[in-house]
Amino acid sequence: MPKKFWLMKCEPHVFSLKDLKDSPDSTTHWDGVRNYQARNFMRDQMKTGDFVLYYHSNCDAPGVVGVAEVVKEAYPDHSSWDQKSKYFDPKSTPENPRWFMVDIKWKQAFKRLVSLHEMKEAAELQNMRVVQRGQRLSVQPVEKPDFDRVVKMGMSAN
DNA sequence: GCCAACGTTGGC
DNA sequence: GCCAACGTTGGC
Repeated sequence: MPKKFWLMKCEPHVFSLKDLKDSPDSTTHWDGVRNYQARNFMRDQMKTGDFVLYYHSNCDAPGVVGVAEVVKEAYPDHSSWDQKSKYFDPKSTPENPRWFMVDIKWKQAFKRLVSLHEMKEAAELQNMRVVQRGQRLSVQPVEKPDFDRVVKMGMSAN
């Protein structure tokens, strides 16, 4: 099974790439996904060893800031049956979980932000979902050439 | 804070 | 199963 590539969004004031790096073992469980399409990608297609573009959304400078790696494949998101969690969903139970999460680990921080604006300007990145109008999926697949290019941009001087 | 785009809910 | 109402996302 070849390695796959993803883009995952998070608001940096909720959980930034640095927060991931500073977590125990630089690893976290990606809880709180409450969208079926995003869930299906995580549950059905994400495999250990897949790479993730870490994207900061809903902030002053939206864009990709680094790379993470999937270190644990999908398992039930226990926050969905925790009544105290803001992600609580009464329709999800331990016996019949509705929502799933994966674990990801910090891999690399870019030297610089690869901004959404810059990706929209880049002719060769136009098939990335994140640059397309109205695309709100918080977990989305990325083609390898696009992944490689974004990493190259992030690790270059400008 | 605005609002376009999109997903979900629920009445019928 | 349709679709209006509502909620959320996320760029700007």
